[in-house]
Amino acid sequence: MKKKGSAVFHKNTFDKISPEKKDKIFTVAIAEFAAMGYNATNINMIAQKADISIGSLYSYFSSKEDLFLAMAEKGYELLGKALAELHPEEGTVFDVIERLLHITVNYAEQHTDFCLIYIDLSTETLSGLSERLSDNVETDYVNAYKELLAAAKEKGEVRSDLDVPMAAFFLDNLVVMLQLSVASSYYRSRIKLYLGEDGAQDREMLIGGLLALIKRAFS
Amino acid sequence: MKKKGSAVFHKNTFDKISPEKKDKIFTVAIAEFAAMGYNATNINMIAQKADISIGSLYSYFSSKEDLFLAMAEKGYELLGKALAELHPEEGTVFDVIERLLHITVNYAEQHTDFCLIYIDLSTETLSGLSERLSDNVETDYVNAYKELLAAAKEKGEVRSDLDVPMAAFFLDNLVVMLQLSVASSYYRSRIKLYLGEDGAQDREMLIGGLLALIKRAFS
Amino acid sequence: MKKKGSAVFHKNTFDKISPEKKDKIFTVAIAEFAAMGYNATNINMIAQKADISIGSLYSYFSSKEDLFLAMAEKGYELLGKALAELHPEEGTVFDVIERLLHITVNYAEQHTDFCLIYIDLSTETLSGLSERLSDNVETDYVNAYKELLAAAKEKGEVRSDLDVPMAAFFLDNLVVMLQLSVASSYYRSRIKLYLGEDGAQDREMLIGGLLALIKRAFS
Amino acid sequence: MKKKGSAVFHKNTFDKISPEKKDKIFTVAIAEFAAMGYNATNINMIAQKADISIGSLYSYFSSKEDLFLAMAEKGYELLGKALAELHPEEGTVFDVIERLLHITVNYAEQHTDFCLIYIDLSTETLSGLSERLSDNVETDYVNAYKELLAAAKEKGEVRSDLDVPMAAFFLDNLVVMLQLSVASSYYRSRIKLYLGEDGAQDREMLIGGLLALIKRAFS
DNA sequence: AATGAATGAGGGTTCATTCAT
DNA sequence: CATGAATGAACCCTCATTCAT
Repeated sequence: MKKKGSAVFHKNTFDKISPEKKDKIFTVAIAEFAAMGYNATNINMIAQKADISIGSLYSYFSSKEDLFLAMAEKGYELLGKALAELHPEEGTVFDVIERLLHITVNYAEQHTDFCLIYIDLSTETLSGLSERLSDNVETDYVNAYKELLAAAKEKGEVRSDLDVPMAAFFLDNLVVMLQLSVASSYYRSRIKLYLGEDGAQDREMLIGGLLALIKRAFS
Repeated sequence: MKKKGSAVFHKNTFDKISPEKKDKIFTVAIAEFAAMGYNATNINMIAQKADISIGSLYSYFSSKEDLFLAMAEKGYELLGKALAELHPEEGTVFDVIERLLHITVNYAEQHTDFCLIYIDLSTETLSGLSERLSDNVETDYVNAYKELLAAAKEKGEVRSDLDVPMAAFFLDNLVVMLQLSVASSYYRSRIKLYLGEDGAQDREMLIGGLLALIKRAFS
Repeated sequence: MKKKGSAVFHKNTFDKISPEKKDKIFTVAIAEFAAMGYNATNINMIAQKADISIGSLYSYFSSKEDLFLAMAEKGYELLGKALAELHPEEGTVFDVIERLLHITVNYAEQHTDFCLIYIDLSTETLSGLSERLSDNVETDYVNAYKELLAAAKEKGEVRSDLDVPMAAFFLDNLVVMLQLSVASSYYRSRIKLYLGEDGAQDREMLIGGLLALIKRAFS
Repeated sequence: MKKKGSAVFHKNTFDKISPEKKDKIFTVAIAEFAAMGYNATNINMIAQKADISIGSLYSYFSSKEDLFLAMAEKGYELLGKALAELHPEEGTVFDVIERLLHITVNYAEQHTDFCLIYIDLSTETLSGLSERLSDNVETDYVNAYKELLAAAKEKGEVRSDLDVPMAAFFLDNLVVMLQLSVASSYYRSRIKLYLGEDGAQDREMLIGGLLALIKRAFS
């Protein structure tokens, strides 16, 4: 069995510095990459805003690429922690899916910058970069979705002829779009066109509406 | 009825050159922007590959931004033409939705580069650029979705308590993700994780699967 | 005896076009050169604003340099016409000098753009250009000043030991500075520092003040 | 009393480099700007002639504008130092004015390039630039002239009805023209027309001649 | 380990001039 | 004679990365 995705993008030296310094670098770098995108971000500016020298930054990360990937990895880590609250065994599938939608919205609201970084990563230009990211993480989620739905099928919570891989893909799509619709200003303006200014803000309504459709789709 | 928004991003001079030259510029520029992303694309390289001088390129488009937006606009135009085959009045809603999914997949396959440009435009960095694009287009699609579903509701093709705006948003999300899953290498690798190498290739199966879920969600 | 300075900077074709067209070209070119300076002025922009093609402009003037010099020459021409009102034989030297100061101020106010072009020409960068301008004109003025003062000396209007060349140089300096102080925004801000906002505007006072000082200097 | 205005146009990094390097940059930049004018000067050429990289140059000055203004400021500084020898309290007004004329001529001979830069700055095109220069300097000179003449008036060294602001303006004009006549090749050719090749070279004669006229004008 | 000065290729854009139509 | 599209060298400025201190 594969080890849990844990590519390391920083040098050893980075582990030796104080947590405060680490945090500052992360905070600044994430904000810059999120706001400017990978290509337009200036590494020297990050060092400056983080109150360290460029030399130091390069002693922690061997390239702009690695710094960026370290940020993305950190985002996955936080997502993993957030998903620890999913409890896939508790309640019905739809209880679980409801929690999933809530976690997704919360993550997108609290860690908007990470979501913007993912969007950047989904860009064709950065496909080379995204390939360096541990795809194990994604595989894990795929399997988790599939297992969740397969179990639900066995328990009779969803209809017996549900195409599990297709349903998992379908569910994943909606989760991704939900995340984008909350985090990205581009997709946020899209959601407003459909649900209006207020509808886009009312997270409960949004989640409820999607959940109802998913329920019917799966039942 | 609103006029179709059609901001013009090229200078008058561009209208005067031969269609072959125009085509070449479009083809080259689209391919470059799609492959490299807006920021990493080199305008001089585009001129070179299109066998024109930089001076000429700048006599057709006043800036890199405008060239990029002209390409994006062209993509919308082609999408509009493709959607002319939708015939929203023919058959049931689900016939229409099926055609929509087909058109989406075909567009993503035939005009992959445009799709990649849209992904780039959805990036936070380029939010300034996407705002310059005629948003009327998007509004039109939103309304089309809503009208389609409202009509279906009246005809009793979908359940009577369907939340039309939410359902339209839901449908749009799936269409967008379908497009991305076909066009972007990032999302293509995602779809493979769910449906396997073969499943991701089998467009009919993919469309059929999604359609089945949508049908149940709306019925 | 030398012919009156009449270097020609335009091609023959320029003489064949309508006076309106000629005027428009002059007006536009002068305004552009005055506002932007020689180096920063865009020849293509002049053609555009004058509603002629660049090709035509180049058929009238063989280079940017020539166009610029033609404008400068035109300015000298107008100055010559303005100085026709000087009547160096009428009244005392000081009457003549007073008229000179008036003509200078009027010229600077009515033909500000020409003055700004002269300032540009006095720049070291453009010394190559200014050398191409007929220096006969300047020589004429120098001689006129000298003759004026020599005659005054003979008539006893100025003191008998007046150093005529030096006095002519002195007078010329003041005339030049008066012109600059009216025409150029840089020197206009200087004059305000000395005479205040109002004092700088009051041309009569300005001329009177200078005249009084000149009178004493020469008497 | 007002503090001497001293806008700083260089970055901190510039203060850290060796005096030799600083000097070389100054020398090269001043020479280039003086010879070519602001607009026609090539920043990369300055870097090359100063044996530094463009990157370095831009780490010292954030733009061409700032580099230019730093040079202009340096010139004002040197002028200030030169004027320290003026000793406005020693001797009569005319002694002081004589020293002023000497200092002016010396400055124009020794720091010709700075004078050429000022001429460029007086150009309409660069009015935006000259506004960024500390205008306190100019104000200081204006006040110095006025105070000098007011004191002389009280002491009875000049006639009792002398219009001090006007006389100060008059004096300033002559000083400026003297500077230009020595430094600029354009005005140098003018002076030759009045005083002949030799007369233009004989600084003592020139200063003596002007002083005599000023004396009479003020007495 | 930390610093930050130095590098210089590269990128977007301008514009005087030419020349085919 | 008039047009204006085409050219491409040149210019200002950026920034990832290195390396001497």
